[in-house]
Amino acid sequence: MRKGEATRGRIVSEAGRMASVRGLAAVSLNDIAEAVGLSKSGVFKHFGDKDELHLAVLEASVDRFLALVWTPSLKIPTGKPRLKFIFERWLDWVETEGGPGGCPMMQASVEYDDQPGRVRDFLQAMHRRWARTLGPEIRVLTSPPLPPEQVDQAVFDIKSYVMGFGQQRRLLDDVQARRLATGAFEALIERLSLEPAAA
Amino acid sequence: MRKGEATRGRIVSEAGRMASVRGLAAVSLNDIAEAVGLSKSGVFKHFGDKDELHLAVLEASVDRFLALVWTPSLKIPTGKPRLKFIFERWLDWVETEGGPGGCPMMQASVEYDDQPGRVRDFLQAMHRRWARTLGPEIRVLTSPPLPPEQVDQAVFDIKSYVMGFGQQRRLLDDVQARRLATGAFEALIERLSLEPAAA
DNA sequence: ACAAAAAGTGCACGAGCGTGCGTATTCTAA
DNA sequence: TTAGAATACGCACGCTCGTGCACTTTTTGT
Repeated sequence: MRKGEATRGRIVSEAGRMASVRGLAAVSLNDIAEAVGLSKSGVFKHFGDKDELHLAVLEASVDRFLALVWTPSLKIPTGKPRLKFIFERWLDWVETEGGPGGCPMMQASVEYDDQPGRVRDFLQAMHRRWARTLGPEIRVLTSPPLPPEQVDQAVFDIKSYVMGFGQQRRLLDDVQARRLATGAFEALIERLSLEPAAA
Repeated sequence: MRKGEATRGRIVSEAGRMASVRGLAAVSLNDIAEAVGLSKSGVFKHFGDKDELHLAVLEASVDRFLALVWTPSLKIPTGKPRLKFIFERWLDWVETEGGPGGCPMMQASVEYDDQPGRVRDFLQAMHRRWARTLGPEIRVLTSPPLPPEQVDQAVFDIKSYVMGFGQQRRLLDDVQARRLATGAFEALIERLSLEPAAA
């Protein structure tokens, strides 16, 4: 029972790398089998069906993301330092660590945003969870803490900047992408710090 | 020779609607044929190969986008009013007019951002062209006009907000999505108006 | 060490894919 | 109105897809 989990991990990892480039739906069992060195049915047996594989890939991506971005941030002091750390690590994730084609979850989020099913449900829950995780970190940027509307707005802004960064960096090959993203982020932080009592 | 162009248009339009939901690669000739009421080969003959279809879909989307967002904006006075108009129409486009699954070009931009080929080349050129179109409209928001770096930064910000809006609206079903997007946009405009000489 | 369980293989299936080709139909211009 | 071109169809091809099943090999607990 131990060996199975190991190879399953390798399968999911490899599938995630491929999905980051082509998207989840475009990753075939054959491709994975060749990459991992198994037979097609050997790969298939680890999952009841294709959907299960997709979910497993996304779950593994979330775990890896949290381990690389969120967990290490807990050692950083709350407030601006921690948030900045998270943002920078998040950009790293999108740039390289998420996979050769960026972040599999972002790719899937666009791919499935209008396709009902378990994948979309998972992605919805994932984003909401992450927003609830990020919110408190933003909230405590000021004293007194920011009101919920401003927190939601900032979460939206930050997520948008990360998405914009991905496109600028991956599709447009813009070497300035990181500067643009951090520029937008820094401006947001400053804005929040300066007007804590604004509407 | 006239009839052909008409049906080709119908094919491309229908394929675009499908691509906005599932992505370009997931649209099969069979699906298009059924939707348009042609045979599979009848559809195929209008394009040398699948790639040509993909390009045609994107070109048509660009035309429609420009006709719905950019062209009507030319009647609005330059500066803040026109830019605001463009942004609002852009959100409309992402929300409904681009297709049942949003904007086919955005979907494709994520789908192909790491897949070399003519589709990616087209998308790159498209984004750069749009950025060059948008730039001058931002530049003249202030007097004296904004320096290039601030213009690039604002273009990045705005594009990011639109992407963020798409995700918030489509994947997360957030009824506040539009408020968040316009909120971010308004804040950007105000920021630019207030500090015209900043770094 | 051995039996039970787990993991992986090989093969075949039905379906769907893009594409090519010969033929039929429909449009268009003289 | 009729020849010729444009358009669409039907069919078949080679290939890949996800999935199912019977089988063999490997791992694991006792």
